[in-house]
Amino acid sequence: MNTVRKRSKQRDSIQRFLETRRDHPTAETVYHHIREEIPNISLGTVYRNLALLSEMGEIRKISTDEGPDRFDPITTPHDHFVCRQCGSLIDMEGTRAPHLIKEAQKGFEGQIDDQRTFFYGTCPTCMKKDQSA
Amino acid sequence: MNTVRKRSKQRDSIQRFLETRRDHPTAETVYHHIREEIPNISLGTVYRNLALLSEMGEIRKISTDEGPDRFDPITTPHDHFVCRQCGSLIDMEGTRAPHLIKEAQKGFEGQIDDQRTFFYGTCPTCMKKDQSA
DNA sequence: ATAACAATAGGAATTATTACTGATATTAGC
DNA sequence: GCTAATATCAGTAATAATTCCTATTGTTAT
Repeated sequence: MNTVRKRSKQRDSIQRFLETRRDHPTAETVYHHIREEIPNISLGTVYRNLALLSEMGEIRKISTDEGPDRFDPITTPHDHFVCRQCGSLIDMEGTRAPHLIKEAQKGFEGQIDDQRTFFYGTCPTCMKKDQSA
Repeated sequence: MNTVRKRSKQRDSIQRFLETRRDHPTAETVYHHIREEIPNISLGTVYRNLALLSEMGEIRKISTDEGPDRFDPITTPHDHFVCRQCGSLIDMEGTRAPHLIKEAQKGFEGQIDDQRTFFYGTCPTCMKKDQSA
């Protein structure tokens, strides 16, 4: 009954590709790059494996107000910044507040497992663009 | 060139409906309810007005890892809980950490305007379901 | 080696959202 | 109140994002 998770070169390739990136690609971006290595991979396989890897805790799915879902190979807790203008997603260092979960759990009837904090605004690149315009 | 924002009964109705709800409906849910009042309203109109109201700062769009976008009539800062099992979105009271933006802004080249924190886990209702199963 | 079955490709189907178009409704200025 | 200007609308088409289906292939335990 306990299903054994078999490896596949497609999933390995997706995971390896993600690890080379610091910019949190979308499924579409992953698809286009993996196709250089495995030309006949299908977009469905990419989506399924990104979901599987998330489930397995190997990567993280990140949904923001701007654009499609993105994927992050770094699973250690950290926050993100989202640019309202260009939609870029940037890792934030040293902003994590680990006590928030414990605080929130107090008096809450459900079970809290995870916390995600996003900062929204204008990224450095768009700031420069705005100034020169 | 400065466009004048005209009122419409459709937008008013959408805003009024949202204000009666504490459960952060999806565009689809809004659509179905507004149709009872304005039977020939189109889904496109609902989407457009939800986007307009968000832009105007009257409501908030909320994207989570689970399910479609949701809309919140309360624009004062507060956090949310997302159930991984049923996707329900719950307001969290007293969890806000207002200093986070200031902290994050330190040494960050961009401009931070907003902060969103989500807690993920199992909601009270699903906890009970799991126990009885 | 081979049986068992997880994972795949490819494409169809579904869901979520945006864009377009000609008609209608709102608002500012008279 | 009337009218001109134009934002908004309904309806629909189009696009984007994601999931589902089926026959086939690949991986692993024995």
